[in-house]
Amino acid sequence: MQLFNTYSGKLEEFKPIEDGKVKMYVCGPTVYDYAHLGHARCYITWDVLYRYLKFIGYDVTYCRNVTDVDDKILKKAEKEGKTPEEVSQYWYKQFTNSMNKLNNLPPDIEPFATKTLGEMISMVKDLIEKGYAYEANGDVYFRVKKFGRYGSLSGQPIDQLESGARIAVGEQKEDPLDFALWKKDEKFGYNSPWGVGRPGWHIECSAMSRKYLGRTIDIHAGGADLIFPHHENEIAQSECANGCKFVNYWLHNGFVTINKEKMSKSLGNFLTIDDMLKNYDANTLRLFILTNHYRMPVEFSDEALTAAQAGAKRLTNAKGVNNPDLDISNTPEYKAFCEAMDEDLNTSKALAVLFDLTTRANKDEKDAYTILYKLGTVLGFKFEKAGLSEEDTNNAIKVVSETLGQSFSSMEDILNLRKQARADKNWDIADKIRIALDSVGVVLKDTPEGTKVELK
RNA sequence: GGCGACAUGGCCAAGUGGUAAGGCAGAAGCCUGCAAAGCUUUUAUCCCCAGUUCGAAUCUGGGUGUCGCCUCCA
Repeated sequence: MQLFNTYSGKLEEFKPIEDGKVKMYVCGPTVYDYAHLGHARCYITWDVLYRYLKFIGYDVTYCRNVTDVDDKILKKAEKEGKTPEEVSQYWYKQFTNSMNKLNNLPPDIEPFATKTLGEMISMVKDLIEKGYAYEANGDVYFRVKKFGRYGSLSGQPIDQLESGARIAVGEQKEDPLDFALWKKDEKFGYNSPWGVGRPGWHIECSAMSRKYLGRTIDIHAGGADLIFPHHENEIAQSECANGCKFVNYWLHNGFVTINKEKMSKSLGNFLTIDDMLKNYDANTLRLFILTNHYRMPVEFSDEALTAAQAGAKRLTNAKGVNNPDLDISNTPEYKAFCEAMDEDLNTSKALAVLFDLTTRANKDEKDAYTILYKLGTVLGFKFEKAGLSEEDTNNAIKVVSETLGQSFSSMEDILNLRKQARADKNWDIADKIRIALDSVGVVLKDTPEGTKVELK
């Protein structure tokens, strides 16, 4: 399998450290606000990588952290009169709900920064002892210039980085490039050898990655905006503290843009996942994301989402039944799918295989549906059709009762009446029922196997 | 200023040397009481210019345009 490694700027053949096992770390969210489409893209992308690696037989350990110490959380807590923990717990739950709704698998390990403080402190201590870090008035900073490879991931010459660096008021850095490992904070801080304070953002990931996955890991992934400074700093910290290579493959996903601009919290131009899911289902969002290669930007538009919706519906409504016992690994479709995915996750190509299978499943070709189902699941599509909720059913019964001036106790009654009407060629009644149901978003489909009821 | 990416039909998008996957939308037909779904057929020469080559969307050089990172950000 080929993966594009940001560190080398090249496609590389993926070889795990330990045969058959993959350790992957993805930078998780800072939990203080709604997750938006950009997060959806990131976590769908790495969910697909996770699913695919497992699908082709790897034993994968997927670790995704939760950042629950952060300025923004503290600000929100102060503003709302809550504890930081209440704020982060609330938003963590929202985040988890959003991920579940998107049909992203939960990571194997989901550590919280506040629960990994011990590891962070010992790492910072280590860096001080080795001379890579220094304490200054309760803060601890990393000596960037002591790490010769600094800038390698982002490809920036160090003098260029220097010109942009600033020392904020109150900071006592030796060099503008130095970044904080620990910040004095007497109000919300934690005890440490340097007084009460909080960890810097970057040390969190270094510490959690080491604690849960080890000193050197296979894959570290995240949004492209994390390359600098976050991942650059992680490399510096981890390699200096651990004395060995930190990550073998650095993977970064592109952004979701809106009006050709990056969607982000700071620009305020974001659409939350929850809002999106009011208009489009998870399959639609996934298809929208996965038709693009993960490193390319994706421009949001309602037109594109509508197109994805039609495509997702076609894909997941294909005709057939999954045969769980069928081994598909010798089929040409399996091969084509894997070939596509092996090319740095060419999901667009992989989708072409799925659409071809869709057409063939609809033509009743043997096993086509099962292959589609199994491969589609690797991309996280859900094929199970959601039935009508109780609310939908009640609405439907109500509207039909009103239209026909006759009360029904169940959907079955309605369908039976319509069946009789159709048998009698009483098209007036049959159509009235169809139109009434349509008004509450329920679609009737007359098929040779009988009439099906679905949500629009 | 430094670093990096992108430009393919009406829309989205794959495609790193041999005559343009796929999806959506459109058109025609089949099926159908109606409808929906489905099936079949159908629509491009790849931003501009110059070059390398028997041959380029694909390589090189030069333009033009767009975006990202360099500050919290997936």
